[in-house]
Amino acid sequence: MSRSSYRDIQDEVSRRIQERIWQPGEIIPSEVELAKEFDCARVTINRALRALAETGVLDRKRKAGTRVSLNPVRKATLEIPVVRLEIEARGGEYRHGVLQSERVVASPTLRARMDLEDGTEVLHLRCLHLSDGQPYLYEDRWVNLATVPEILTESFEKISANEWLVQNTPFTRGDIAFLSQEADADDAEALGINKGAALFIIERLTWHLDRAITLVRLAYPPGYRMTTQI
Amino acid sequence: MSRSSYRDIQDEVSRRIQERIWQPGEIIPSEVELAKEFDCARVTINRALRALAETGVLDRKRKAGTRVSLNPVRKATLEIPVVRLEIEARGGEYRHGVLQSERVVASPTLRARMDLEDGTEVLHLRCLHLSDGQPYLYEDRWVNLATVPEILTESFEKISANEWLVQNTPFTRGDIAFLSQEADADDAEALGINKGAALFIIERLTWHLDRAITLVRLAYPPGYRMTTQI
DNA sequence: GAGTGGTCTAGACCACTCT
DNA sequence: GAGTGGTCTAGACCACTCA
Repeated sequence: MSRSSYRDIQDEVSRRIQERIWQPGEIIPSEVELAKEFDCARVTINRALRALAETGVLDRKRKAGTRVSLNPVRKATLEIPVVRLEIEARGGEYRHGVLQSERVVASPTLRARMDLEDGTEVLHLRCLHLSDGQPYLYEDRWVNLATVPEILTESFEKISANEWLVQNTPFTRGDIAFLSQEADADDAEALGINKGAALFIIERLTWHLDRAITLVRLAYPPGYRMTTQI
Repeated sequence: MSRSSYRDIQDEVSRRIQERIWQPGEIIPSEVELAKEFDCARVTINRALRALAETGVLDRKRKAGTRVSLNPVRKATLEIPVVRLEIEARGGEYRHGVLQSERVVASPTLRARMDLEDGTEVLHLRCLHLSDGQPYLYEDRWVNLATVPEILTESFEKISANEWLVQNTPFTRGDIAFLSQEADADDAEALGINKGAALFIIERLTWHLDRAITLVRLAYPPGYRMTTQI
């Protein structure tokens, strides 16, 4: 085989794994050997194998060598865009409305969740995002005013809290959960659906270093599908 | 700054983005300039920036240069393990039972979904996965017998269909969807919950080249949270 | 046309970990 | 101790795309 790019090598290695030429659990040739076979620099092999290891089909260890994964962990990468862009990408016209915007002292539950000190104030926002005038997403958000006081100056008439935070508040870490919940009275009213309907929920808690920025619960009405490819 | 590794550079660039030293939308110095600043090879800068671009915080274009993303797409990577390992990782004792295993001709709906020819046979499996004896996940699966006839020889007493397929049927591509659904009578009976409860559903369709391998619907009872970090 | 990122090479040293 | 992957370097050419 003549000079190969790392993509060619990636494809060829993938093929050998898929066709069981290299069995699950088996050690594949070392980088040096593969470099000889493909007549390329070792770094090129390294890049190809490293990329495959990142996707989970190879396990690599120094000295031990590179193995075909026994239980390839299937990794699905979900892209979580700004709501406005998500709607516009689907061809909908975006609008949003603020249902509530209230400055309150954090409840004990919220304090525990966001690791806040006693008496910390938060901004409680409830927003509805619409696509072509139809409810698309109901957002219930708490923003830590100890870390993001500037948010009080924003009315969210032009830009949603979602987007404002993405653009103005860099974060270092985020915990995210996907789950199902039955719609409560609030959800039902906001989204214009029946109480008890099965909602798709995304909960996200973002941090800047050790300090919580915002906790948000996004509720999508029945029928919403979050999709991706493996 | 003296000789740096690509990780140091990654961290430093991240810091400059987080601290708004480099503003969203702004073009950052070119690889050549950064290589001078950090006193390292350009490849090292390239690797650091490429990794950051993969996470979505940078946008790179030839000639145009590298910009700090205006709307960093937050990418959440979900790891989808074999059910047994997921349960065992949580400290549960895994068991599974086959509720149904039936060879049938694919319905028109299924044919459309899996792009099957008229008259194609499929194996319809319904399984329940248990953690410490409690229903954990209800699996409803169709396997294309035109691509995976060997599956008929397997009884799934020792190993679940899930695990058998992962280990025996390499795939090239998978479509995956996450959604919510109300439990129907079947779901309710299998999982021992009330009809109408909000289920967390994963639908996955896997392909080998152009041929469908299996379509599966995984139903998790209320309370299940799929979590990850950003 | 020119400047940027994309990639490759050949060689080197290091870090880990297996035996 | 030895073999593997991890990473870095200096230089090179290419591909894209902006002006």
